[in-house]
Amino acid sequence: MSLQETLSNQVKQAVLSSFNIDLETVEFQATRKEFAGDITVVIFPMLRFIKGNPVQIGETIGNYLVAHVTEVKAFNVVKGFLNIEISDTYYTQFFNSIKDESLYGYVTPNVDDKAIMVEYSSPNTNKPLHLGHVRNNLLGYSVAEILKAAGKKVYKTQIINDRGIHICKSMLAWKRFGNGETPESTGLKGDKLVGNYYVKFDQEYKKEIESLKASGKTEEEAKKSAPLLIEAQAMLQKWEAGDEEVVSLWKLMNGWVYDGFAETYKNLGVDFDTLYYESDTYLLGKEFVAEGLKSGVFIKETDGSVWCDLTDEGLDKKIVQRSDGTAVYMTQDIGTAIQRIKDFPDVGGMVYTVGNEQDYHFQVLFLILKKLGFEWAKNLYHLSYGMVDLPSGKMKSREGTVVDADDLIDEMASTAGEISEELGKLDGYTDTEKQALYKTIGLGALKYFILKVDPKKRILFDPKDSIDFQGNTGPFIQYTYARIQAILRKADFDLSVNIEMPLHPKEKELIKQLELFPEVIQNAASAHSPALVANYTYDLVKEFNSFYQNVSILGADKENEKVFRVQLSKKVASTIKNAFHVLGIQVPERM
RNA sequence: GGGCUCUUAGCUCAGCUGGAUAGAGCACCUCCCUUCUAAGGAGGCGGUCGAAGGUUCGAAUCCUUCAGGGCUCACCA
Repeated sequence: MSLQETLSNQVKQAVLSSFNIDLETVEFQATRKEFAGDITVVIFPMLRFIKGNPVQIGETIGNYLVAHVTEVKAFNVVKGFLNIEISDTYYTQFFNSIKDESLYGYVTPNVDDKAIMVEYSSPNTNKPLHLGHVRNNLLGYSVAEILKAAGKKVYKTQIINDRGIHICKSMLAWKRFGNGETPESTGLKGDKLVGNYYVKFDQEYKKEIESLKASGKTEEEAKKSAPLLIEAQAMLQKWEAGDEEVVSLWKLMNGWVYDGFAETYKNLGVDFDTLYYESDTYLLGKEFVAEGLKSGVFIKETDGSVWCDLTDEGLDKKIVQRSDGTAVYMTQDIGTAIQRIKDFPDVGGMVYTVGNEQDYHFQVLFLILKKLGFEWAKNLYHLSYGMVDLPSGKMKSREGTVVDADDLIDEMASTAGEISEELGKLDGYTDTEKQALYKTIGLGALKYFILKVDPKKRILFDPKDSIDFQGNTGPFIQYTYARIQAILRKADFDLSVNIEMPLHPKEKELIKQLELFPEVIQNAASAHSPALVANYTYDLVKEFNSFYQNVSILGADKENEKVFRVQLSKKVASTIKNAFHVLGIQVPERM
């Protein structure tokens, strides 16, 4: 039983014996630093049931607790707040119980529990990954890791948008304006090469529009009748018809893109357990549309199109199949969801990491799946996140105003390198060691910068000032970890002993902060928010730094103090490591 | 126009189910490197929590209205 549960029961007992009233709940909060005490019982809510002066009630309960609970050392009452002081013994014992637990904060998975499938990334295959994808990948990966740490079995997946007019545009431009370039012949990453042809297509397309307009057509007519577009559309039709030449070019160019993506994912440190391709799944939903028609979930219009009427739920009517019988986006997502559960029967819920411009789409999708009667449909979650904006405005890939993911990672690493050189750190390290470290630090800065903010908020990203390395940042936390490693390198004594002693206030604060970590992981899992973990870690590090600066660790006067403080430092380092692990951020041994 | 969402210090952000005098970092100003890493620490300056009502012992937090920003309302994906 946790201390809070014990206290809760005892407070209820106190109220029962003194006032003869059976309380249902007791409200606790951490005591604010300006007051003496560790845990505070809020008396105000009790006034509803107990008549009397909150201060007197607090005194009564406080006296009872001191008499009946060994951990309670003393108390004071301020207005309606009963501040309880917990004995040092409780904290030292608690610390001794967790100090050797290397996976402290993580829950071991229960094999009987249903798994969760987390989808993220899901790029188009006509252009390289950019800053927006970076946020998507980091969020999805981190939420998957947080769910794992919270004891869930997790499958990471993505749906690769490998078909459609966009990839045909790149293919056409490559055929028309290229000379058979390949990643090998140009030395370019495959996704970059294909992306360049996508841009090329757009440039040539614009030229055609201009000349059509010059010959008297309106903008709209010109856009529709430009030969390049017509040809791209024809190519898509050929693809759908299974035309051999088109399909093999499609395979070739998509292959290049996948190789390029694989490199970016590796650099970014994300991975997937299973992949879905839209070209395999885009027709999947149609049989369920037929089923939904039978069960009355969907309605067929006279022109043959199929709709779902959601006006009762306060939404609109939504099309799920075109009048020509082809699938729309929604159809495909219905099919993919069902297919995933078929492929992985142990999955009981899914998380979709997709930008907030699709909030409505997912609201509708989840509702339709519920209406179709799937048990798991109630466990679907749209991990919606805000756009990443640049100071210049929205990113547009066709206009070249994107921040490329690979470039960004490189820049972060080189910035980290410049700062490290300036500070004169890492003398005596080899160049390869240094490069690896710079990448760890640069990526740490980037990842932390993105993950520390609430997913649903938009981020303004200014590449010019890059990212800070001071304050609430990844490198600051990494630095603290590295400093603790330096302590551990010098402390060659036995750290496995359990020590009981009166605590310095800084030591106590640090243990209290450590105590919160398991709860933070659980909260982050249920809120699907890496930001909670990130901000907690920062608080922990600040607490440690204050401790570090105010008490002597290796030079402590007494032997047991020295050992205990090193143990504490070690535990802080390992907690930082665990916290950063779920954020996908590495910690360096030295920096 | 309908729906969803955001607005907290000059800037970037925390603030858990409503609780005590709303917290950090950056920037600006003072101090602290002979010690285990100063990418650090201690302090100062800076707020009508977008506005107005309401709910209650108590509101940044819940409700309503309004203002401003974003997204969305396709037989596109």
